[in-house]
Parts: sequence; structure tokens; C-alpha cells
Amino acid sequence: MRLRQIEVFHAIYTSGSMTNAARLLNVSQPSISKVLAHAEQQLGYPLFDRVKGKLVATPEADRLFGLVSNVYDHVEQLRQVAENLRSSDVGKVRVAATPAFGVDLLPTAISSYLAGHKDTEFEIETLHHDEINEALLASRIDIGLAFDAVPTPGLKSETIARGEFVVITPTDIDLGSDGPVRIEDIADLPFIGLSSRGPLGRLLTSYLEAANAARGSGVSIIDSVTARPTSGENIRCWPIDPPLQYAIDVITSDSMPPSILGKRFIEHIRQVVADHLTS
Amino acid sequence: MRLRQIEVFHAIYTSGSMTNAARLLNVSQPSISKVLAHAEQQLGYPLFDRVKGKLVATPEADRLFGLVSNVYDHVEQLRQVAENLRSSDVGKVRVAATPAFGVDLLPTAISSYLAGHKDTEFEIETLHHDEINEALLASRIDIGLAFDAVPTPGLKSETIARGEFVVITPTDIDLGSDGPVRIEDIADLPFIGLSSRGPLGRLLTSYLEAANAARGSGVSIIDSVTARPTSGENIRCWPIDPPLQYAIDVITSDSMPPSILGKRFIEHIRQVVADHLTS
DNA sequence: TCTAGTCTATAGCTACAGGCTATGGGGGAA
DNA sequence: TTCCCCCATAGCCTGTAGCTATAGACTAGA
Repeated sequence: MRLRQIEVFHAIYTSGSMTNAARLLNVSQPSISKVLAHAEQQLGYPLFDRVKGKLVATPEADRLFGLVSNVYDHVEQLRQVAENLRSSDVGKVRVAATPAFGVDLLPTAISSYLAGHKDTEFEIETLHHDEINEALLASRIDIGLAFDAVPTPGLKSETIARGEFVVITPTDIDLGSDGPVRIEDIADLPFIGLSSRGPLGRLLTSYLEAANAARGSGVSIIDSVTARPTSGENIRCWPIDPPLQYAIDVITSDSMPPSILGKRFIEHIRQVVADHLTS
Repeated sequence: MRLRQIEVFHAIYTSGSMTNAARLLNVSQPSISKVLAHAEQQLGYPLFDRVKGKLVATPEADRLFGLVSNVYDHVEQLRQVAENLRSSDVGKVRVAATPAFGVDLLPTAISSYLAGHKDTEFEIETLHHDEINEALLASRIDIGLAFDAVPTPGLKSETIARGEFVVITPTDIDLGSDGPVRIEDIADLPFIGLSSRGPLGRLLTSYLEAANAARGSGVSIIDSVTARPTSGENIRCWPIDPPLQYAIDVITSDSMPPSILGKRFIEHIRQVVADHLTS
């Protein structure tokens, strides 16, 4: 018996006639007639006797009805759940990000996401790269957000945006131009180094070494995500030349794909990051 | 979700891959691929993540699998029962017949039926016409067997054969010819009357009255069903002219159609009666 | 690094379940 | 009788699901 045949049989048995069943299922009466006839033909015996143009259930139909009801109920429940999974916002998303995101970008993203999805719960952690990977592999979190994720077995990372490093200076330092700053222009200024911990620090370190730049204090080169919330407070950002790009990656586990809520939130982050970097 | 989609999802989830599921369900792999893709498209979200060419169940699939398993099990059970109802001989058939059948025909029919269907149970009763009708309407029996059933509301009768009345005589009475016997030929012989109870008696009575036949003792006119088991024991049967026919009817209830076993047995009776009357 | 084996996706085809409208016949009630 | 209700059939169309052949991605082993 196909599921449709079960539904039709159920409708006929409970409503008492094909005509009523057709109304119940919002289809035409001949359609019901054909499905029932087909079911009976495949079963090899009639489910209803046609007596004086009306239907009377056979003993076999009586026997089957209980079982059919069970199936029917369970399918109904299945459909309910399947639909809820699709449309509901109820659920929890566990996100971890490196500190740079934790300060400004991630809270902003979650707050604006919650505006449209009030029933979603979040669990946020600020971790470092290797801790994020570890948490993902242990299924302690669903989504990781980091710079320049290193490919790791069992994890999948997707670059959702690329940012650039910028030079930040106190507002009392004037680099003499509004255009991009060359390394040479700040070589003699006091420089605050970035920790070389993590991929981004390493990336920057090798960039600076390649440029033979001196280090001092007062001027710094940092990623634009970190730079953004601090700008305006006596601090000024400058584009850098030659430009140095980094990737913003969303990391997930191979063995435990993100839920629908998770995917939806990743899409949202993608949007927020795009806005963040272009404004 | 259609039932096929549920089956395919169940097979993929349990077997771990589309290829295995295809083997499990004895279909081709592309067929599985298409059904799954179709199901996901209709659900609105993926059930499996395709990671490095393999399938990994999403959290949604995990959630649905329990429910799908339930449905799957219940459908399996339903199919088992539906199949058993079709092919099994297990069950009880309750038959009632008028006395004429109870002597020879019905026991013969049941005995030969049991030869091919050992697991069927029978419950036999010998009742008169009105009692058969009453038992059918009260659902105390499934099938009634009678002569010339009178149409009754709530009951359905089908004529499975027609028999003829015959003249029976002691073998020491010679009617002088091998051909049909005319009423006039036996008008002067001692005649044993048939009870006018029931339709058959009434039928015969009016036949005799129409023929103005006298009654005596020693010669009788009875139905061929009753005549058959008694012939050979110093008794001889003669066809009668003009012929008088009666019907052999199977009666069932409108509100409770016979089961498959019942229908099968009715077919068997039809055969037995045909053989009975032509031999 | 190349190759063989495994798995999934796509294309193009066929079969049939299941939907529709229109229509006809049987039975019961006015 | 006539009307109404119910079921069955005919003819048509669409969508699900099956097939073969083949391509593309990844893994593992030589």
C-alpha cells in the first residue's frame, strides 16, 4: 500500500463514503474511486463491498483500519515535526569566535539576528584558534568564527569575507597624507607590536619582516575587524600599502553539520560582515 | 513526505550511504539520489550534508529519524497483516443451511474444502429459512444456504444454481417408461406429500394444485438435492414433466459482507453444487 | 604522483500513480 | 416518474520514481 492509498482508505473508512472522503481530502470523487480500486487490486481483495451503490467495509477493512490509523497518526506527527524543523526558530546555536570578533562584530550580529528570530538561543564563547577547532571536533560548539583558519581534518572552513590590515595611529600623529600609508612612512615611529600568536600574528610578522620594518611604540598595524570599534577614540585608521589581506572564516565540523538555525545564522553573519567591512 | 521518501530516507540513514541503500531496496543508485533530492527539496532543508562525497546526517535528519522509524515499522506491520489477510486460511466461517443441505451437500462441500484449506474453521447449523435470515441479520452467521430465498431488507441473496423437482418411487413401482413422468401418470398412485412449510413446499403445493394432481402414498415429488443421497436405496428418481425449477441461493448480510474465506467458500459451494446436480 | 576503486550527481528516457472534467447507471425519496 | 445522491468509467495531463550511461570528486595504495 502506498501512503496515498492509506490516506484515502482512512478517509473513506472514517467518513463513510467516497464522496465525503473526496471532500475531506479536497480532491475529486473519481480520484478517490480510482485510488481505492487500485489499492484493492494490489491487495488482492476488496476493502469495501458495494451494496446498492453504497460502501460497506469488509471484515478485512475492519482489521486493517486499526493499523492504518496508527500509520496515519505517525505520519501526521512526522509531518508536523518536519514542518516545525523548517519554519521554527526554536533551538540553540553555539558559536565560538576569536577575541577580535567577540568584542564588537559577533554581539552586533547576534543582536540584529535576534530582532528577526526571537526564539533562537545563543551560546557564545571567545576562544583562540586551536581551542575553536578542539571545541568543534568535540561537538561542544556548532560554529566557529576565526581569521585565516588552517585546514584541519574533520573540519570544514568557508571564507565568508576578506579584510585588510590597517595602520592605526593616535590622532596627534600626522602621517602627512590621506592616502595609503607605506611601511617606510612609519618605520621611524614608535610601534606597538601585534602578538604573533595565531595565524594572523604570524601573517603580520612575516609581512613586517619582509618589509624590514622597524618596531617602536605608538603606531600599530592591526586587522580591520579589531580596528573598527576603536576608531574615533583619538585613534585614526589608515589603509596600508602594499595591502595585506586576511580571510574571515566560518568553521564547522564534518561529522556534525550545522542545523538550519546554524546555517541561517551563518548567512546572517555573512551579511553583517559585509556591511561591517564596507562601512 | 511520500511513503517512498520515508523508506528511502530510512534506508540511507541506516545503511550510511546511497549506494548501500540502493542495494538494500533493490533499486539503482541514481533512483535513490533523486528520491532523496526530491524529499529534501520538498522539505525545504537538507537531510544529509555532502562532505567529501560522503553523506553526513544533519541534526534535522537525526531528529526525524526516530519518527520515520516509527512510521516505517507500522507500515511494515500493516503490510504483513494485509498480506496474511490475502493468503492465509486462518479464520472461521459460520454457515447455516436448511435441512436439505445439511444432510449431504454441505458436509461434502466442507470436507472437500478442508482438503485444500486445512486452517479454516467452520461452524455449521441447520436452520429453517426465517431462522437463517434472522441469524444473518444478527451477525450470528456469515453465510446462509437455502432454496428460493425471499428478498429481505438488509440481506443479499445470490442464486448459485437451479435444480429441478423429481419424482421418486420405490423400485417396485414401474412407471412404464424411462422418459419424463407426467403428473397424470402418477395421479392414481399412493402419494407422500411434501410439507408445505417454507418456500419450496409452497412452490410445490401450488404446482400440484395447478395440475389438479391427486395425493396418495408411496410416490413423492421432492427437490433433487434431497433426492440425491437417498437414490439407489430401493428408490428411483424420475424427471418430471412439465419441469418445475427451484433456486439454490447463498444469502449474506448487507451490513457485514463475507470475509475472503467466506467468499472463497461460497465459490467452492458453487462448484460442488454444480457437480452435485449434473452427476 | 598516478591510478584504481568508491560514491554521488546529472541527463535522457519510460512507466504508472494519481489528479481533473464529463458522463452514465443504480437506488431511494418526494 | 422525477430528482438527487453515490459510485464507476473514459480520456487526458502531470509528477514521482524507476532505468542506463556517464561525469566528477575523493580515498587509498602502488
